[in-house]
Amino acid sequence: MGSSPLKPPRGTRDFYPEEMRARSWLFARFREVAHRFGFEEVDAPLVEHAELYQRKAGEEIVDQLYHFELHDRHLALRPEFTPSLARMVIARQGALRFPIRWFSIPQCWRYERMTRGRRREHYQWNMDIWGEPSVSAEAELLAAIFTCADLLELPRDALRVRLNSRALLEESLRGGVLRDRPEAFAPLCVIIDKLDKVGAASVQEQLADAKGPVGLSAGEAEDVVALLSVKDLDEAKRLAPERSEAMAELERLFELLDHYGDADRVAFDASVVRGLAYYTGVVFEANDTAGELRAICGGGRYDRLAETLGGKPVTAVGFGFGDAVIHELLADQGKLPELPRRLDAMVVALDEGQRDAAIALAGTLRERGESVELATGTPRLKRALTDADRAGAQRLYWIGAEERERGVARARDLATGEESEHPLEGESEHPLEGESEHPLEA
RNA sequence: GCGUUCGUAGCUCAACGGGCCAGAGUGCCGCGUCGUGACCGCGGAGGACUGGGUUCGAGUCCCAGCGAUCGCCCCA
Repeated sequence: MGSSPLKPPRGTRDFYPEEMRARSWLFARFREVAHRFGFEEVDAPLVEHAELYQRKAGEEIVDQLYHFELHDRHLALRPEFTPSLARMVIARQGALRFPIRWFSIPQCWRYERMTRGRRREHYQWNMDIWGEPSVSAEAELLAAIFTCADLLELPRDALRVRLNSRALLEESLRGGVLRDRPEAFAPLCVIIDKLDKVGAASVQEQLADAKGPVGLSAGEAEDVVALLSVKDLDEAKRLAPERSEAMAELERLFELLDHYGDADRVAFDASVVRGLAYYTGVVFEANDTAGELRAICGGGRYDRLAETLGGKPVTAVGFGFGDAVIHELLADQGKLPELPRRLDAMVVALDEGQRDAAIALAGTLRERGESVELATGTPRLKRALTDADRAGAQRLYWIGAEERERGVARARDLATGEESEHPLEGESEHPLEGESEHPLEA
């Protein structure tokens, strides 16, 4: 017994007009922020070669790949957008003028079991800057996230970013535990990303697992976990190596955030490392301040992904911002707007003989850029008024035999009930241009 | 992957400890004079997740599948 083909597959959503309006509303805000920050929109195939995602650091995102074999090809639905983006950048590496700033809102997939608010598919707004090595890029991205929060009218304290630097962690470990095994750093990060989920003891155990990818001594594992509890930049500085480059960058980033006016919305937190293997530098995530929801967005610097995938080295930094968690937060905060259907006008022919005039009228209104539903049937006036009302139309124009004879359409303002007559084009010496209430768009 | 609870009209929910026409609100359609919507009144259509089992008889009990839910777990 399979699942009914009439139901959407597990973990997927249908978007009826109501939901689609909410989604479009959210995406419009994403696009508005991207526009304000000068980012260009890109997209890539939903299906990629599975090999694009095959990294060996034990990431969940790779374990949960939605993949399949077809005609000897091993394909996967994209679980995230960054590898596709890297592929696109690499393909035109010689021709692109860096730095480039690109955004996208891809639908991403992962094949995993369901729990509350977790589906197998989501849309993830991505903003990335390629070819800018300095933390001025991180600052732009973080400012964009806050601009989005503001544009969504979230209270200023509703969303907080916690931020860290993998480079700082790597510097601290380079002298010791990772001296001979730098390749163990990525899996180490993947393991410690689980700290607040599985607890310190479990993380230590995994780090010290002799058969695991990291294989620290018990003492080293304990030291690493101790480092993660630092939540203060000054304390981190005391623990950091002297003349730490990563620390200097972090300090610079906080300075820049202060100039953006966003320093109060960001806090250092050494336990933030993110679960993706390719991050190399600054990493961050945004959460609701109440701490009730999962991460709203996350990102960081991934300066070596291009070369890992076979391109020339290019630095990069970006974030992903999913549609699900922010939706929950907006709902909790009462910030999801009512989004009824809207039409400027509905036009009806009361009998089939008036359709030509109705088509002409609708055409004129549409040329002005108005949103016009031309009724495809010939409803009775009563029905037409109800339909226009339900459709959120501002006005209903109707043409019946009476109107046709006089060369006019009758119009009713649905809100005020005011009625007026409008000459039909080609049937009167006074075409529609005489109207003043619907000026042409500039 | 494991465990919880659950699956009744499009939606939100009732009732019945197996048996007579399974109800309500909302939504949808129609009518309230055939050319004037929203409010109101009246009427109508529409349902037991799927499959199997037990039984004289099952929406109600049992099993499986599918789906949801909460928790574990985990990520975005």
